[in-house]
Parts: sequence; C-alpha cells; structure tokens
Amino acid sequence: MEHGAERLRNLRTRLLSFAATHSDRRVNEELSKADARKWHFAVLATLDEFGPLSQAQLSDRTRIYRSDLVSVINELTDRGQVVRAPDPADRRRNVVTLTPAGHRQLARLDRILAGVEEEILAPLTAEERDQLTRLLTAMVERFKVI
Amino acid sequence: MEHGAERLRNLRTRLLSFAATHSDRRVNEELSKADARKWHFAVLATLDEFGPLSQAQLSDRTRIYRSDLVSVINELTDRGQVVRAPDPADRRRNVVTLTPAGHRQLARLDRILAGVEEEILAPLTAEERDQLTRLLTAMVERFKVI
DNA sequence: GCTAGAACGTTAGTGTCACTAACGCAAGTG
DNA sequence: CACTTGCGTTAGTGACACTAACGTTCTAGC
Repeated sequence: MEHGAERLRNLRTRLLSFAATHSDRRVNEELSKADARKWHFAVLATLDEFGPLSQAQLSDRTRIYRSDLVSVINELTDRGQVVRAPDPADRRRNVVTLTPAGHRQLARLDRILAGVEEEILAPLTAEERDQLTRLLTAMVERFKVI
Repeated sequence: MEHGAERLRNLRTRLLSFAATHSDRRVNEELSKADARKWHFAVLATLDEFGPLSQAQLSDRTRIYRSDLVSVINELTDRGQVVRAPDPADRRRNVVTLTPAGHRQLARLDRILAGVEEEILAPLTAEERDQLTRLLTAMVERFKVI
C-alpha cells in the first residue's frame, strides 16, 4: 500500500533532488577553496578536451546558458585562466582559449572533485558506483531526446 | 587515463545534479498545473503520515527551513488545505492540521507525482528503479550522519 | 520565585541556479 | 539588398538553500 507512511521518503524524484543538493553543496564548498565554482570546471574541462571554442559552442557543450556564460568567462579571464578574443574570421564570435594557468587550475579542480566524489560515493561499492553512473546516464540520455 | 576527454560527462556529481535538475523541473511543471509546488506535497504528505504537527516538527521532517516554511503554510492555508492554529498548551507553537480539501489535494498530487516519476524513470527497468532507490538512499543516509 | 537560556515562528536578506526576453551587431541566404 | 539567423550581452524572474536577527514564550538552575 503505497498510501500513507513512507510516501515522502520513497519518492525517487525527491531522493534524487536531495542527493544532488547535498552533492552540489559539497562540490561548491570545496571548489570555493580554490576560488572556483562548478561552471569554472565545466568550461575549463571542455576547453581542455576540445581546444578553443566560441561562447556559443561552450554553451552547447557545457549546458550553461549563453547569458550565464558571460559572467563565467569574465571570472575566468579575471583569474587569467582563459583568454577571450574576437574571432577575426567571424566578428560576431569570441574565441575562448585555455591559458597555462587555466590548465594548472583544471588539474587542481580535478583533484578536488575526485575527492568530493569519493566522499559522496563513500557508502557505495565500486560496482554500485558503476551502476549509479549507468542508471543516471540512461536517465539523462533520455532527457536530451524528449 | 581518466585525464582528457569524457571528464565532464563521467563526473558523477555532475550527472547527479543534471538528472535532479531535469527531474525537479518536470515535477514543478506538473505540480504547478495543480496550483502547487514540491514543498506543498512534502507538507501535506507529512501531515497525513504523522497527524497535526508544529512548524518546527514539520521543518525537521520535511527538511524545509523554518523560515521558508512560513510562506509554504501561508500558501496552503490560502488554499484551505491546511489550518494553522496556536497551540493552547504551548503558545509559542502553531499546530498545523490537514483539512479535507488538503487530503483531496494530496491524493491529486500523489497521482501527478507518480506520473512524473514514471516519465523520469522510463528508461529504467523495474529492477533498475529499485537499484536506483537503494543507491540514492544509501547516499543520503550517509549525509545525515556526517 | 527569578533569571538565563533555549525553542518557536517570523521577517529580511544573500547567493546560486535555471531560464526568458530583448538588444545591437555581424554573417549568410534568396 | 532585404531577411533571417547566429552571436554575445544585459537585465530580470522565480525557486531553493541557507543565515541572521527579533520578539514572544517556555523551561531549568539557582
């Protein structure tokens, strides 16, 4: 009888959002020690993977809204981790490029995030972690389609 | 070599937060059709499970901050789904009680949330859904301890 | 009994995030 | 050349998580 007790606790949408809230909070706490936030990592990692990109491309790949990306790039340029330059081939565009400092920061954030992940996933075995990754990936894959 | 490509996509904290964001958005979209939001459900379900409670008790059980609970209770009383009355035994307290209309609304929200859950979990088999519940529960259990 | 501390509800305010709207400019398309 | 589309940017909205402070009321230790 799904009715009555346990209703709240077993609601998976709630469980999911609760887990994510906690995880996000920890991530932001730790990243802020390195003067960063999660979007910083997303942008730095994407540039590292794909090379210099326009802001629109960065927005597509990181799922950060174009409008929010502006201030993220501002923050990263302020910290010297990224360079924003107009694209001579298309003057609407800015080309965003990783600097050596940005590369070092990325390595730092990598270590931090690995630590937080370890902490968050601590109660799970290695197989369970893989399983979780699989399940979540299946779910978010679906979102993009719909 | 975890380094380089795939870094972002495989970051489980990101996967988690992405899945939760989408799930939350869908939940709120559907609940708003019933003139509700997720805290409404949390409060109504908790009152249904435990009977009349003070706001502090509600805050403990739903994990809604006391300060945010004020407006949630306001909204629910405006809709006639809940009654807030001073506790004669302890005049610091308000006792919050479910009304018949609140009970009906709860049933409605139950159906809505079941639908959204079904949609969100669509790509998963029944076993996988159980597994997900198990894994997430294990994670959030840990949070409370730490 | 009285006083000190704690609990209660409330108000106000902060910062992050997801998301929308509108704008000026530049590029490609018919 | 007009039209549309893409680009970066500014401004703003609303939900959430969270903190601080306040007045009122209860409870415990002296």
